[in-house]
Amino acid sequence: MATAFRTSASTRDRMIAEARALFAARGFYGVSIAQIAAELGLTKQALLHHFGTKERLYGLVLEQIAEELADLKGALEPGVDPARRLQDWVVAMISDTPPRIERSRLLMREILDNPVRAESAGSWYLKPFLDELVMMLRSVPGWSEASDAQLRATVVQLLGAVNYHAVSGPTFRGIFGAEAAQAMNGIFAAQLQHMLRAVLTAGPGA
Amino acid sequence: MATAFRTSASTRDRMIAEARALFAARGFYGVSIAQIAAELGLTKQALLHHFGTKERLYGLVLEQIAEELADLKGALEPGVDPARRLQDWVVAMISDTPPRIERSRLLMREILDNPVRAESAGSWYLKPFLDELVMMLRSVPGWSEASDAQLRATVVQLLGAVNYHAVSGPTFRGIFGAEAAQAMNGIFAAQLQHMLRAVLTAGPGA
DNA sequence: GAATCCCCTTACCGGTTGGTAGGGACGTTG
DNA sequence: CAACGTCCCTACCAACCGGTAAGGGGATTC
Repeated sequence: MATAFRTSASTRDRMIAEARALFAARGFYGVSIAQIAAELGLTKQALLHHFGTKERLYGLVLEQIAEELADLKGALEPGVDPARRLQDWVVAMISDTPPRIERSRLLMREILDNPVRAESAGSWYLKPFLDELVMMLRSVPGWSEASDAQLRATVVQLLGAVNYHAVSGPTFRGIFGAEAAQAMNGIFAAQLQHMLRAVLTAGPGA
Repeated sequence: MATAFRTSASTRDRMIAEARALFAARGFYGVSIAQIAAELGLTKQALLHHFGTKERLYGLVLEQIAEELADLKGALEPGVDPARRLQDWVVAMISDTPPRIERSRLLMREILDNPVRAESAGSWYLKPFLDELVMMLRSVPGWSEASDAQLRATVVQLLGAVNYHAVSGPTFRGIFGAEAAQAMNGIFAAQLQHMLRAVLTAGPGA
């Protein structure tokens, strides 16, 4: 009972990957399961066969992203200086690969839509990840006595700065032109680390 | 020909205001014109009579927001210290009023959806506003010789941090609970100014 | 070779979408 | 009082939505 379904797992993965791309591009309400299926050369019933409902498919996409975030933080060696770890994490979050951009877009959309969509379960995918960031920040010298609210506000700020870049890329390409956007891209990683360093060394605010 | 339509203009404004609230909460695809109309005690044909299409109504909401942004930057007196002006602007952007939160959410949604939706005209609303911010940043001591890309990257970073707060409020309320979210709210303005000061005094990055 | 299971199909469902057609209530203007 | 324009209504449309029902092709299993 543990054999077979070689290609089937692959098809399932292709479905989730395509759903991830389309949900990231157009949002949950902006894509129909028929459109996702059409992109794969299938009918929507093939999708419904595997996932039952559109919500469940979307949930699996979020689950995949949550796993990626967990892997991403696990890849950071835990021994070193915590400020350095935060910096490494930022670097790891910034690669401009398509899956990474989709991830940022989906997270942003999830944050926007979650209070509205019925099954709010999706948001809990984010919580452990946020808690981990807060813990990381607390172990930075000078931040150990900051309040939870302060730490969380700083983490949210940092997340905003990191994700906004990936999300706004295409729009700013439209506004400023392709080469200007690419120049911004090249600078952004250094700029972001610069900001991170400034914030961390300044310590928590009033 | 310049008289009459007293109540009509008011109805139109109510329609736009309601559309703004719902588009901000659920996104363009997440709301139907019938739902907007129902919220006003009208039928969708009343909306279609005034605006013709859903896209046009959405466009008018964006236009209203663009005007607000223009007013907002105009309200800052141009004489004073530019770093202080940026700080004032951040404060003005952060008030937690419903129209302001709707504005942030709509801008975020626009940035996410715009590359997809056909009429990309919406993003041009943002350009003068961004240019103004870049100019403001350039006149801050220590930033005058930074490249356009550097300035833009910093502005985008700043916008991300500012907007992410308003946008993520409801979701983080769901994750951390109401009181924790409120505590974050109270801290955020000071925290953001703190970050801004740290970044500005540190000067442009490598 | 019959039974079984997996994967995906066609056919169909009730409900909702954005948008059109046309009419009626009401106030203003000749 | 008739004509007209504004504003909003009911009625209707084709298209699409997510989801159900049922069946067929093909490989695996006995």
